[in-house]
Amino acid sequence: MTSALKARMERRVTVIKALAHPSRLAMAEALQQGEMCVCDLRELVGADLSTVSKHLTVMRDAGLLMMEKRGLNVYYRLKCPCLMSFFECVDSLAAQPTKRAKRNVGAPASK
Amino acid sequence: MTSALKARMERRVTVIKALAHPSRLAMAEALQQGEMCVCDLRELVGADLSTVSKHLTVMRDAGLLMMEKRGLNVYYRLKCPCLMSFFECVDSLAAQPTKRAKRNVGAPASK
DNA sequence: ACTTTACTTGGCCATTTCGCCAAATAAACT
DNA sequence: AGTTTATTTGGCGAAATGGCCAAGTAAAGT
Repeated sequence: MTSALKARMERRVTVIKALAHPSRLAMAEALQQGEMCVCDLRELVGADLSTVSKHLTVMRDAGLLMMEKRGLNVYYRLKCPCLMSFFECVDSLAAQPTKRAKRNVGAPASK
Repeated sequence: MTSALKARMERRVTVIKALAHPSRLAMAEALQQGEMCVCDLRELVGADLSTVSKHLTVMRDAGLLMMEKRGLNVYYRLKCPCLMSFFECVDSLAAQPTKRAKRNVGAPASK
């Protein structure tokens, strides 16, 4: 892999990784409706506030989100509306049953 | 997060994670031109053959790729053409300078 | 100045991911 | 049957990621 290609891929990966987590993805989707403050997002994903904050930092660092502090609250919003078509693509792939079942893993009924 | 939302996010994440690596991303992009065998892909990313094979398994398990064995070679191809618009979206985000520099990380000039 | 509310940061441990090596499989050739 | 070529699988250590707790910051209220 040439270093130019590699560098381009790494920049992309930063963005993609920022979406590669259920809580982050749920937040990104919710933010398509408009800005939300951290406590609202915390309620959405139901995790510890510090965890949510770190997830938001990951997405912000990747250039996905903008933040703005107003009063005591911090509001986050999407930087790019193009996520919609991206999710459609991902969903069309996610809809299909995957080819091979994960080996030596039973149904994770609990979590 | 309701369990329905969570399940939907997890299915998406499987697909997204499959793209969240420089080598896998480079291979996915290359495969937009048409099918390639593992040894070609190995040359593209310049990693150990076993490593490449495992990356391909990840993408196949996620439903991104199809495989077909012909003779001694195994050919992989994309299952979905919609990746193109996805990459455009990602690139438009990747192009912007990220908000905050990664702390305590120098330029990884070597690797 | 002190408290409260909203959020971020640091630290630590558990889990996952990555990459190499060695070994296994599988088709084609001799 | 034995060898070569192409690829997958198992295993293991190293690095990255995720989540909780505790501590820090910062605006607003008293």
